[in-house]
Amino acid sequence: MIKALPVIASAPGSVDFSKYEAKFKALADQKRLQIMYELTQRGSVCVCDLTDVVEMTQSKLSYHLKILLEAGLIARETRGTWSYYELNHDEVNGLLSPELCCIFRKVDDRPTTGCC
Amino acid sequence: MIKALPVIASAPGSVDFSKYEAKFKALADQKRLQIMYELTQRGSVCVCDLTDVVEMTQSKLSYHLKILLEAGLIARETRGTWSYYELNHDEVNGLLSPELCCIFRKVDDRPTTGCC
DNA sequence: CGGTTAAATCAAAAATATTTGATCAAAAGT
DNA sequence: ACTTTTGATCAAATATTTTTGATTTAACCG
Repeated sequence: MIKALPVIASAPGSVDFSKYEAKFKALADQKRLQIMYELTQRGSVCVCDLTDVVEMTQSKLSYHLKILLEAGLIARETRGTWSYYELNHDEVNGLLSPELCCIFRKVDDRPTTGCC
Repeated sequence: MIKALPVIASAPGSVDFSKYEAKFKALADQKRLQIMYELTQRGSVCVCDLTDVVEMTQSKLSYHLKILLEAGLIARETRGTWSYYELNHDEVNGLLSPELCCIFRKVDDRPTTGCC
């Protein structure tokens, strides 16, 4: 069998996928997805409360929160000794499909019709 | 028999994140994103051509293709000794935002207006 | 048939990511 | 000032993923 067509050279201005890699890496973990889900449903949550919700040690949770934070998927607000985290909806919406975004949308806010 | 129901408001397990984990894991790699991009632009491509395009050894490429395949993000069609891979657009569209999906849309097919 | 090519698979090595427990720094309360 | 609480960070131990080169399987061709 003979190959019909020659291989076309790679496109000159190839897309920079490195910025997406970090974001998808952050999403590529059940525990982190659950953290994001809980932040969605609860709004702004402090670490001390989150440890109970997701059943993780403080250190482990801190590690995963950092990964989500550095990927820009969540935001932190420090009040006194407490750190409150919440979902970065703009970032999530710009990354995930409407169907998936729906999962990361507060139950009350979900439209009765459409994707959800 | 009476089943004791969990009292927790947002019960973990209401959303199955494990299936997303595999998909995001597959997306969480620059090389795999590039493979997906090239498949998008070229349509159906055989492994032998793809090694040149993405500059990977056969074995390495095969490994990454398998991960994408098992995540359902691409599809394989075997013709003789050749394996042709192409993007699974339905899966990608159901997962990624319209803006991101645009990256994985053939240049010619992109709408002149809208997200792209 | 034997020789060649395409591509999957395997096992060991290397590179990354995650978990764990300890420590540290800052804020708050006594 | 001392003590407690919150949460970040560190280093070592584990675990997982990726790379590499060799091997294997199947299809094709003369």
